[in-house]
Formats: sequence, C-alpha cells, structure tokens
Amino acid sequence: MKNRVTLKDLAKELKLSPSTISRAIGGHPAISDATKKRVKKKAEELGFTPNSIAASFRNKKTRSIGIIVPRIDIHFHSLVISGIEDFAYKNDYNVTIFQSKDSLKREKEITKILQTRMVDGIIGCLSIETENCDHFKKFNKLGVPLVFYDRVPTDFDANKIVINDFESAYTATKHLIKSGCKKIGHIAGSQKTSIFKARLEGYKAALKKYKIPLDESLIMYTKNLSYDEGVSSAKKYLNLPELPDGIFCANDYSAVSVIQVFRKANIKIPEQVAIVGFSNYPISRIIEPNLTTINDRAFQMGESSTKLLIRKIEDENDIIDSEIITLKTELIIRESSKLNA
Amino acid sequence: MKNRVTLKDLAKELKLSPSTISRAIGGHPAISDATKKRVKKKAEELGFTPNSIAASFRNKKTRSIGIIVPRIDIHFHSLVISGIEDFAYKNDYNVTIFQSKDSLKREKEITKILQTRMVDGIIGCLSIETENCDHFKKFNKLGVPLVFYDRVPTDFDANKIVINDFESAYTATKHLIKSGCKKIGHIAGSQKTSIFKARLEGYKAALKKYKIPLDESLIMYTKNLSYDEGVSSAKKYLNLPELPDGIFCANDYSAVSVIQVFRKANIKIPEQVAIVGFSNYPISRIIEPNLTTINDRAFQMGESSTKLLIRKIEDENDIIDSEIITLKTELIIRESSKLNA
DNA sequence: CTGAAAGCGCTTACAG
DNA sequence: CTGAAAGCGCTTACAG
Repeated sequence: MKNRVTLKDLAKELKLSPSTISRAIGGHPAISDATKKRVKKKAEELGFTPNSIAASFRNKKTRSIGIIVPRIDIHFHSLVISGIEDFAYKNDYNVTIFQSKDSLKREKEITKILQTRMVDGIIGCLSIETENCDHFKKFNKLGVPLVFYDRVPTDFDANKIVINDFESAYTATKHLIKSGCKKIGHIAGSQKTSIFKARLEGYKAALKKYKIPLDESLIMYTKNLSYDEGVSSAKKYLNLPELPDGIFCANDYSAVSVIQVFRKANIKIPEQVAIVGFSNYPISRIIEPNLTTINDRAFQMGESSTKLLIRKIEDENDIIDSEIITLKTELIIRESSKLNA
Repeated sequence: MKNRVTLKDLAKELKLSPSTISRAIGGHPAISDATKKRVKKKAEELGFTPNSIAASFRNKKTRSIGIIVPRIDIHFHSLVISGIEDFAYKNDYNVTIFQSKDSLKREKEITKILQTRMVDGIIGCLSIETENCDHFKKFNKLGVPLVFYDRVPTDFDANKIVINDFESAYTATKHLIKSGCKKIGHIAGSQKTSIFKARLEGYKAALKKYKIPLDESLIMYTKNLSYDEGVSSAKKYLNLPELPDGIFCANDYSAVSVIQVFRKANIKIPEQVAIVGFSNYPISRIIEPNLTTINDRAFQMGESSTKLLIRKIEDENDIIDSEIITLKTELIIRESSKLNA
C-alpha cells in the first residue's frame, strides 16, 4: 500500500502520456475538458496524490517558509507565528518552525539546516545572545529572502518588521504625565537589546519634553524583565525615600508584579502610583486593576512579515534591497492609570 | 549567484565521480580518509550545500513532521509544540505547522496538503468541531504514522498521548474533600469533548466515593471554559441560596475568573470557598491567591508524541497497531485551597 | 490538443 | 577504494 500512484500509473491506465496527465491535473488550458474530466475521475479512483517533493525538486520551489524564533511558548512569539501561519496558509505556503532557545549556537545550526534548500524564504527573530549576524549573510548569496521581526539585526541591512519602540514608550510616558504624574519611574529591559534601549530613550524623551527632571534612581534595570525581577524592582521602589507616582514598565510581566507588590504594601493603584505596561498580554486584562499597556501588534507583525517575505520570494524583478516596515502601536488605557476619571 | 554548487560540480573539479563525492560527504566507510578530506575541503571552498529536497525525493523520506493544532497562540498548544520541536530537533527532524483554527473544514484541507508526501509523520490535536475522523484514515493506507494528543479520535484506533483526565479530576476533587469541603461545585467544559466529560466524571466519582451527595445545581456547564463564562458561572453561584465551599474548575481561566468575582463580592478564598483549576497556566502562579491546579504536562506531551511518532516512522518491523500513552499529571497545591494550614 | 524527451540532484546496487 | 548507470516523479520547451 505504500507504493503510491504516480502520474505514470495514471498515464498507463488511461493510455495517455504523463505530460498530458500532468497538464490535466494542473488545469493547463491546452488540455480538452473531456480529457481533464477523464483524468480527474481516474485520479480520484486510483487515489492519486501528487508528490509535492518531486514537484519542489523539479521546480526549485518548496512553497515553504522557515521560521526561527527564540521560543514558541512565549506568548508574543506564539502570536507572531500564528499570524505567519495564517497568512502563509492563505497563500499556499507552509511553515517550518525552529526554536533557537535564545542560543546563538543553536541559531547558527538552524541557519545551516535552512540553507539546504528546504525553504523559499525565512522569517526570524534573533536570539538574545546574537550580536553578530554573519551567519545570516549566506542567504543573500543563495537568493533566499529574509525578514526579521522584533529583535532585528543592526549590523546589516535587512528586511525588518518592527514597531516604533521609542515612540510607543514616549506615548506611554506622556500618558502618565498627562494623567498628572510628576515623578515617573521606568523598569527597563536589557540595554543590549535595541528595543529595550529604545523604550528607555522614549521614556527619557517624554520626560525631557515635559520638563520633568530625569532621576536615575527611578530607573530599574533588569536582565529579562521577568516577573521576579519585577518583584525585586518594586521592592526597591518601596525602599526609596519617596515613591514615584507613575511607573512605565517595559513589559507586562514586570508591570503585573509591581501592581501585586504595591497592593500588598497597601499602595493604591492608580491613585498613589499609576502603572503602564507594554505588550498587551492576556494577563493585562485580568490583573486587578486592569493594566494600561501598549498593543504591540504581534499577530500583525507575523502577517506583515509573511506578506513582505512572499513578495520578495515571488517578485523576481524586485530591485529593492531591503525594507523596514514599522507598525503602529496603540495605547490601551485601562484602570491602572485612570487618574482623570 | 542562485546557481548552487552540486555534487557534480565538485566531482568535475576534483576529477572524481559524483558517487564518490556523495559517499565522501556522507562519511561512507569505503572512502579513503584522504579523499574525504579533499572533498570536504573543496566543498567548503566552493560553498557546497547539499540539496535536501533532492535527497528527500530520492530517499522518499523528508525527515519532516507535520503538526495540526487548533491554534498556536493557545498556551497549552504552544507548550506542546515547543516540546515537539525540541525533541524533533534533537533527532534531526523538522516540524511543519498548521492551524485548524478549530474548523473541521480547514482540518480536512490540511490533511489533503499533508498527503502529498511532505511529511514522514503527523501529530495532531482535533478541532473542536471534529466528530468524525475519516479524513485521517487515508494516512494509514499511505503508511504515514499518526499520533494524536489531548483531543483525540474516539471513532478509530490511533496512537494517542493523553493524560488521565478522569483521575486528575478525581484527585483534584478529593483534595478539596480532604481539605474539609462538603459542598463542592464544578465548572465544566463542553460535554462533546471527551476530556471535559472525563473531568466531570472524575469529579462525580470522587463525590460518590466520599459519600457527598451530587447536587446538579452546583455544576455549571460552559461551552469554551472562557474567562467570561467563568465570570457568569461565578455569578450564578452567588445567586444560589447557599454557596459551595469548594469549586473544581475544568480549566485555569474559569478558576481565575471565579476567584476575582468572589473576591469582589468579599468572599474569602480559600476560607469560605476553596478553588482548584486545571492546566497550570502561568497565570495560576500570579493570581492572588495563587491557584491550586493540575499540571497537565503539555511540554512532555509534545515530547512523548514525537518520540512515539519517530519510533513509528523508523521502525519498519513494527507490528504494534496503535498505542495509547497516558501521562501522569500532578496536583500543585497553592493558596487557593490551603485550608488545613 | 497531445506526446517524446530531457533533466532537476541526489543515492545506491552492482561491478571492478 | 572508486565509478558508471539507473532512477526517484514531476514539469516544460519543443515538436507535431
């Protein structure tokens, strides 16, 4: 039963040539409707399924997209992947997925696997360890287009889908200022990562614009913006001579932990301290008070990456070397920062 | 630049036959070390990368696994996928992913795509709409092994990785009883889905075992166990003449919503009502009080599915028709049910 | 409207 | 230890 029916089998059965069968199945206009009907009927009858590997081999196209993400089980990435799969599916591409586990070594291994023609294009988010992107350069020579999202290379021109982290952070901080906060803290992510650097800069820029003096003691630097780091940052705030009246956190996890620590310390949110997060994780709608945050467009990032990638794959006359697409984010105001109401 | 170097090119360059090159690259024992060294050096020099599509075509093996999940962005599934990718990667398989979006129509389409030889085996979780699994039967004839996890077919014998939902629910309910609860409610999922049916049955069995009368008014039936359905179930409890003193919820979302609604109504958890969830979602460690729940082994489910699948793919003399593997779950006791302390 | 032929890049049984 | 040859299943330029 493992010997599948091929075009040749159909041809023999119908006393036609494999060429004709191939064209009939593919809906070629030169083939008569009568023949098409006969072929399709017989194909159904014999349980013919085309061998897409043979077709890929012959056509030098796999209609397959490779994804490299740090981890699938991080909600942000699973949303991006979902957007990628959705858009790819609609365009008859399929999606092969690899996790770098935030390891540069593994990321390099994956690029080696991917260069064996398995995929027509690649979407990637760099591992946290990646500073030098030389291992991605081979794809240029191989004619395999590449799109990066979120954590993108800074050392070479590449197609990138990003959000404006600086501006989003600026907007978030401005929102706190407009809500009446005068002493605003920031919980920052790793300053080795450009997006967290940009969020810190956006925060600083908003303070400057509205003439609020920058107070370094109100900025808590973390490594991974983890829930636990959020807890210890919150405790540090509690040990300050005076609390801030607003905190912009570079992600939702740290924001949630601050809310919980502060509430346990009987600090009223938002009345005493207003909190804003970043990413619009599901938990931001569940935590009490609900968290004001930035919608970072994860799903759309996946869609846009794929749209751009497919264009690069299919447009042979493309003379654009690289594109950077910046998506609009959105400030979602919820209870954790509702001071004016 | 797009014309890649092939074995033939290497052969010409080194005045050897393609056969020898192939064997040298593949590390065949018959080839002399000197030749191997020469070949590998030249391969490096010319930037040879093997064409894995050609190899797949020739070998009739793709070393690729297909996954069909309802949605990638549901945390449970993203964890399973992560386990699958991890195990597959270690065994030199790659993973192609499809979302059914809980649509039977799309699930059927995906099985059609998958039958074109793209993959050596398939791991799937049925869509919520799927009652009849005939569209998976073709893979038996094609010799493509299949493993299901979580939502598995009941209408035909298949390889399945599951947890013991009945027993887990029994354990959870028993825990409430042992903690002193005498009037225990249950928030149930769709009774069309076997796992939620089993959880309800496990709950009932525990009550029976410990001679607690079953009170149907304490069982809230939901469609999707969503957060919002949890909220309305909680409100229904509040409208009862007397509250239960413990509630076993068939997932964590509904449990979290119950905690929040009850706390707003000034009901003490766990003192007045103890709560147990199911799945050990990240939120269960963040909600206050922390949620007692069942670790459903999502990551391990992915690993085990893949391990079983690869065995089925590679073991040609396998005479086992189908296997069902049940993973042990774990009750994680947290504050929401700590009554004895 | 249909067919014969070539070839995509690999692997492997067979021969030496 | 190495090579010549065949073939995996498709597609398409060319011919009629």
